[in-house]
Amino acid sequence: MIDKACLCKTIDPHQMEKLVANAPSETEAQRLSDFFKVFGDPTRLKIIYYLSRHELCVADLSSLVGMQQSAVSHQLKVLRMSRLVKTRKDGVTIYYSLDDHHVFTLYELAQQHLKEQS
Amino acid sequence: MIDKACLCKTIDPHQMEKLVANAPSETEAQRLSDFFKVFGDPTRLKIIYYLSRHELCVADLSSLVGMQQSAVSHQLKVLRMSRLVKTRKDGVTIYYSLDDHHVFTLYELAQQHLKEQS
DNA sequence: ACAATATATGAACACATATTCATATAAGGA
DNA sequence: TCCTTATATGAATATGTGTTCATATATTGT
Repeated sequence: MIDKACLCKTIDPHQMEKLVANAPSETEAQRLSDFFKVFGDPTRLKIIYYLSRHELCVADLSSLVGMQQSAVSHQLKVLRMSRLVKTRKDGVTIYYSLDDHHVFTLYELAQQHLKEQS
Repeated sequence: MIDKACLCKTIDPHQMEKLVANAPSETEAQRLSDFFKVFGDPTRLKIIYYLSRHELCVADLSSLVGMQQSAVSHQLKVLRMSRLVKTRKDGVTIYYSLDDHHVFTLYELAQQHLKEQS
């Protein structure tokens, strides 16, 4: 793998070894990208925003993001599976809230990034 | 929009107004998700990792991530268009490097997140 | 001018993803 | 028990995305 590199003159073989040694493994890269993928949809981002401010039931989220209940349910499943949200049941109503302190940090970092480059 | 909400008893109309007022607009949500989408691919993440350590030419990146030169070029275009990388030309060789201080921060935050929940 | 090399690009294809519609499940009240 | 309401789920569909193959562009050396 390394031997095929064009050896760009700006990097020596020893540095190259180090790069490869610390590189994310295939599964690690897959996991990381799967995590980011969750944030890569406007509807989910809106849901994340709302949940970052207040726990909400599905029906409320549905009207807030302006999308059918079914669509929101499907997206909440994605958020649940990536453990970004948690649920609380009260009778027939299910309240969702954020279940991770990193989530909103990431959201804000990205926001800041976009602000800076505009 | 708000009036259709089921008024979940845990949130009053006044709070609801505030939520909506501060919510990301349609275009803002779109921009944010587009940004995150860039990170949502293992190949691009690997490229980002390598570039976070050292500037590299396309051929090196190609062999490092174990993917055809064409595929890497296509992904580099995505990274260029989202202004995450910059280029330096030396003859016929083009060196890529990261062009944003937020990028690796995001990468590391996500890494930390995955570590914590495992 | 020509050959060789590095990178970029367009078309094609396979695969993933978001939404909708219809319907299932589950809980509460009459 | 039956009806109503909140949420979840499966199938279908349309759209988006990543990779490959073939080829174009551009630069250097002969």
